[in-house]
Amino acid sequence: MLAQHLGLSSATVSLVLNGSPVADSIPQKTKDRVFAAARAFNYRPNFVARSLRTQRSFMIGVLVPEVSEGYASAVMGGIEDELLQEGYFYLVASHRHKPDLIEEYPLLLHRRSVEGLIAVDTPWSQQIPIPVVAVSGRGQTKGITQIVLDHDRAAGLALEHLYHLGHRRIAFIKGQSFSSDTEVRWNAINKAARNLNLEIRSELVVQLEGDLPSPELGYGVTHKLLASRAPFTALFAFNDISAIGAVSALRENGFRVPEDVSVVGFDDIQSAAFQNPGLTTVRQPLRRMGRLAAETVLRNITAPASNHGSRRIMVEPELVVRQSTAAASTRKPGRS
Amino acid sequence: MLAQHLGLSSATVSLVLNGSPVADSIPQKTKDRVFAAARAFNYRPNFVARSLRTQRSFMIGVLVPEVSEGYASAVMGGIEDELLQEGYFYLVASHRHKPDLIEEYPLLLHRRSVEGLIAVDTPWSQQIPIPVVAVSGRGQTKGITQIVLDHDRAAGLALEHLYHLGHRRIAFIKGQSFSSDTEVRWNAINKAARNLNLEIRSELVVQLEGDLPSPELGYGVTHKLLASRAPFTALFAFNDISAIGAVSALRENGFRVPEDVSVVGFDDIQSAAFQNPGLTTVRQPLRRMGRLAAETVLRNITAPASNHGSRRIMVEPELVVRQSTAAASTRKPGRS
DNA sequence: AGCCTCTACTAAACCGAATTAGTGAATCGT
DNA sequence: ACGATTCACTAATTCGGTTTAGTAGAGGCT
Repeated sequence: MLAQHLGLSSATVSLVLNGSPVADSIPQKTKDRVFAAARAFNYRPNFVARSLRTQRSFMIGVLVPEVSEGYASAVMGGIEDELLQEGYFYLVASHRHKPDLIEEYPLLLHRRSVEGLIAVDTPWSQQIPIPVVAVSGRGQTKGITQIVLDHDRAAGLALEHLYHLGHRRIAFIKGQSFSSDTEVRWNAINKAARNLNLEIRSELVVQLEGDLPSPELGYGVTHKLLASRAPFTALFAFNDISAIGAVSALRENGFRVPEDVSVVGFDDIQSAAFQNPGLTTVRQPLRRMGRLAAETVLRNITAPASNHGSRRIMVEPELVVRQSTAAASTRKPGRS
Repeated sequence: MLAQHLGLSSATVSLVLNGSPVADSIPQKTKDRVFAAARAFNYRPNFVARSLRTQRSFMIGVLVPEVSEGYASAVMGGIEDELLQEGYFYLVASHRHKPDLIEEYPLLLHRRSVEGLIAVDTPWSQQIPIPVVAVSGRGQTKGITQIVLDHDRAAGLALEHLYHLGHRRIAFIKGQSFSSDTEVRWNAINKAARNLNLEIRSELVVQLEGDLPSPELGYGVTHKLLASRAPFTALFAFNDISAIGAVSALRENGFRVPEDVSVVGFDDIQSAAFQNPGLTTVRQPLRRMGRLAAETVLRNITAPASNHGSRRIMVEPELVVRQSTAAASTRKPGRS
């Protein structure tokens, strides 16, 4: 270390620079000399050495299905806001849904001495001796905190919106069976429908199939829906992507959106706002969820006390009304 | 360390586990014992301690304007592909265009002992004693390698496509003056136009203003363009976002896309494919650019030899033809 | 027998700080 | 005037490995 080439021992320098209470007895004059020298030499303590000694890395690990995907990157934005502000950095790893990587990366990150882990939309089974927070992860493992959307509220918002516009015959696109949100959301929809005394007709329910993130999926099932000729005035899709496909299919069959059929999506991806007409959708506060997750890991790191089993923190969705919904029409798809 | 509680010295264990040539003289029998014990105790050498001694962190830093934005996250996807495969992790920091953060983060990352830095779409001025690669960064600082799009090719692809469809009166939306790509792209367009013997009429050129990433900007300038009543059959926008806004403006003025006016965007963001009609656009191979950047830093880390000043690596764009372009019509906006 | 060469390891230095336990000198108290 | 404090620092240990320089013992050669 270079600083003591100008005076004292490295111990003293370390003590002063870290404002240790042991340095209380050191006269201000000396302290100033140290600070001045540190400034002059642009001294930066080696982070690795410090980490080794203090057992703190000020890093946390983030596990996502894929960085370049909108959901994960939005959450990461929130995570970053909080972490950098608190002096932490983070390591990212994308597992692309491969089970072996989902197994492997948490271990690798742990070996890199991250102090906590945030798993975004990732199934979790491991047991790791550091705080773990899951954002919208399926299942619930003991000891990990989950940040989840209030699906009941989400379904309520969408259905009430449609209901108040006069819609009574509403069609639904369910999510793929492998998606973690499918079931909980569908239950929430049923509950909301009961509250509104709305009947869900099985002939108006279709389900997505296949994994590609393209509107094709929604397009296909909407065509199927229309082919059954069951009448409806509104459609609530599982996500924005499928809603976009649904709009195309409706148009192709001569139905205008929203004049003939109202369409509501889910997620509020960027494309939703850029559609024509703009897509009414239920927005998940992804950024806030990320921030919450980061706050939670940091809290668990500095105060490992409140580790009472698994907790779950709910966040509220928001209805974004654009132009794809309007008052129910009298002209309906189906036996027209 | 626990492994030698079952036999030897920590030195031996380290030698064996790292396959050091010094361990050549150690009989296979002993080695096997070591491996077995390591497996049994699930021994993982402390990464921090190792880093301290070897002066290798196997981390690189990534600087982006904003993680949650499509451009940066696509590039990060490519970066990650390469890095994780090579056993590296990376730290991310978003500067949100704030000059002080752009100044600060590289230093912070360097203190975290990253072995290299990748700056995505970020102006660079610093001098740092580790390899730096810029992806599409403005300006060229000595010593750093840049990954850039072949803008000449990009402009050529778009204009040739339009030209072959019979378009001769082509309007242009230039980028904001603060954007790094604006000038180089505009120069490329001029060059490509000359090659095709195409005239660029100044009354058909408008420029984006403002920073929000919304189609509004393109919508506004297109209205202005239409107000001038100068006729054109095609429009080449600075990016997909503005192209989407342009389509709305054209429609509002009674022009169909692509029947009356063809529109070409730039970037190929996800929304481009989801538009109606699908947007023809020039795709930047963002993922590949990220991967290239990562490969380049890693090469510079392991072989700091070829550090001959600044280099630039060009990547080729790709024209993605969708439904927003068609043969030139006879009905044109303008003095109709 | 004496010397050399391998073989199979290990002691100890090292990476760059943080931290603990002291220590010599000055000051205080009585 | 002398022990007890306080002051102002520092020597030495520690974190957990990697790496260099050696070394004890076995075997080979002459």
